[in-house]
Amino acid sequence: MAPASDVAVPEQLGLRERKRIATRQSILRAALEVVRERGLDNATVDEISRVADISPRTFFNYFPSKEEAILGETPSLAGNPEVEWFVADRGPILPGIARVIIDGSNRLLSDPELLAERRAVTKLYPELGVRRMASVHNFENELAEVAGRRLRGEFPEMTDAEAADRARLVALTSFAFVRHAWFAWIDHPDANRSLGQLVEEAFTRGAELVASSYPAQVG
Amino acid sequence: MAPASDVAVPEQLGLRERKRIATRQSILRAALEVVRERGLDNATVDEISRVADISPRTFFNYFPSKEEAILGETPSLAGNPEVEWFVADRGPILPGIARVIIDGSNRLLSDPELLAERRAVTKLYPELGVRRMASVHNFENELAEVAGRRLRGEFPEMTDAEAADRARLVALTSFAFVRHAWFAWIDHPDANRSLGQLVEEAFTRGAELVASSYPAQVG
DNA sequence: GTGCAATCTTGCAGTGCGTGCAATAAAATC
DNA sequence: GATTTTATTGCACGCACTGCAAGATTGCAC
Repeated sequence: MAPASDVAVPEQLGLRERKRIATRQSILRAALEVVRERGLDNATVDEISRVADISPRTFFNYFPSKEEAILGETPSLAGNPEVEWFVADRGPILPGIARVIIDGSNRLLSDPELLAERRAVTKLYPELGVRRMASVHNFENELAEVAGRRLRGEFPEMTDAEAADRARLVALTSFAFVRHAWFAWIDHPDANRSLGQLVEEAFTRGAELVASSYPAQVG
Repeated sequence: MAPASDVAVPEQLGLRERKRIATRQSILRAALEVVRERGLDNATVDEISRVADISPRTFFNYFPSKEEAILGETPSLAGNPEVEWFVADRGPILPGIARVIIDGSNRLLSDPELLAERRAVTKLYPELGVRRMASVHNFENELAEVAGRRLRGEFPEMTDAEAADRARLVALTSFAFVRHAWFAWIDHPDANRSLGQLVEEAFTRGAELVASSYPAQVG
């Protein structure tokens, strides 16, 4: 029995690949549907698999955990073309990294319908967002790695430890602003402002906050 | 059979309470011991319970999860006297909240031996730190709540939504700096610098970073 | 110290996530 | 159409964690 035959899938890709994409999509939809209609507590892998019309074992061939299926793939910097620009750039580092992130977040459009539903679900079950932190931690490491590469290029006199330390500060600070944008996005489903714009705002507002607390002490 | 009869416990507390404390301590030690000697993968609840000389079921009477036993209780602002000062204070908000956190972290001394071992274990198994993020998320919420109270007092003209939004920005930013301090503490077991001092440093270095990226734009 | 109430410990049975493995089914390749 | 590659599935595990009820301990009053 072909799972999720109602899902539109690009042609020209070979039956196997098309089915894989369809199945994946089917699981993603099933996961959200089950959470929405039966609540997070009843959203077991068995139940999601039943709705997606696959075996529970197959579920784990597609997603490493239940959360991933509900919340979708973890954001990543991989394949982001802005990254190399950022590493070579010599402008202020925080706005630079903001640009990388904004670029990535705009690329995240995938399926607006799923996205909207995920937002609703995350708002309804905040623990999902918390659990997600764990997976998003990889993203934080990517940020740190990229920032480290840039810092070592920009300041060759820095020791590796210094660069790594500062890179982490950059990554953590940026990540905090991204999280602020994310929360704002969850809380106010304002179609007028994209996640990218919210990230932009978060960086400038964060900077204002810090500046108002620690007046001008540039080294 | 009395579990962990080798653990020193304050007198004058009633047998029941003394035993409870001893058992708790015994589990905390057993958890670290098992992780240290058999590795995180083999650190099952059953094994920890065996070493602590209690039943696996009792384990969960003391700790809600394995992580809590390994990493110890989650930090909290509850009962921190600095909090009320902070809420009433009208100085720069970030240094204020830094002070609250530093005060709390200094209070965290509990058992230096366990602390040192936890640091080693966390360094050896970074996934523990990641998992911990979930529990520490409560701390973040406490920060936001406290910051919200202060902001509503300081700026009565703010709407609740504005105050909550800004409070979250404060909490997330502060939390980022705390995490930086935490990572530094894990990485460099430098007895000369306490966690409190590292937090202090993280805040000023974070402020410098932001200032260097967003030159003077105080509102 | 005896008896009663409160509290702790424990075993048991059960739920759910996640994994390795090997058999089967289906698609790709020739 | 036969062969190779890859996907699906069932099965058997291990492990975290929970509710429940029985039994053991402790606290307390007298």
